[in-house]
Amino acid sequence: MEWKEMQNKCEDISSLLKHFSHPQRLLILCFLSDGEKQVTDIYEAVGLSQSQTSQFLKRMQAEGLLSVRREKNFSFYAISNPDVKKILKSMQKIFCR
Amino acid sequence: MEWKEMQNKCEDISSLLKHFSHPQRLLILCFLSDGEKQVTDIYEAVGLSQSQTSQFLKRMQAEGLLSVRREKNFSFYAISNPDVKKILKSMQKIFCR
DNA sequence: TTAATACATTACATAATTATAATATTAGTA
DNA sequence: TACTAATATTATAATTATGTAATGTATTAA
Repeated sequence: MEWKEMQNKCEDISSLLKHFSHPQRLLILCFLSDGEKQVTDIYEAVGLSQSQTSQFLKRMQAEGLLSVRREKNFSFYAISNPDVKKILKSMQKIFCR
Repeated sequence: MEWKEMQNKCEDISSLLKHFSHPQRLLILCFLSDGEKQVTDIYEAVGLSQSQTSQFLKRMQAEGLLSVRREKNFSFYAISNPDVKKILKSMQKIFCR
């Protein structure tokens, strides 16, 4: 790969990995890795406030990592970006054995 | 893995991945992935100022990602953390093919 | 219709990162 | 000795991220 292409890749990858660089936000992603979850379950699991969780979820959705599905007055968030899933699996391989 | 252990892992992993979440800093890591390099070569390759490059390198060294070797008045930086190498390889697999 | 639940939004304070400029150090060279 | 190259350090400004509190909205349940 040429250097210029590498630079572009690094821009993209780093902007994705930014979301992995906060402990509870990474935990959210891990928590979502076995399927969609509703907001209350998420913030209880990771130990963040409702507000901050909502803000994180919103941002990750806006940036294409997550999808939302609204049902009744619940919101179900799920990982929508296949690269996110791949990264989580890699991390698991590297750090969880 | 129990949840509590997961939380701890996420703390560690996220604090490592923070360094991957800035475009030129990630590029530095990529550049170092084929061996040690001196500072001037690094900042010319990635297009950062000398000062900022030095600061980034220092921080990554302080946090255990990199090693330095001083020879004459050159500093040679290299990746010293095996997890960093593994992560770079994973990223390459995911994003570079 | 009132209350409660689930979530979103807004505003704001604080803290951390990033960027920039200037100066310092160290080693080699004319 | 003076000069230059390579790197580090410091200070500080600008930007972005994080955390918190308060309020808003929609839906369901009493």
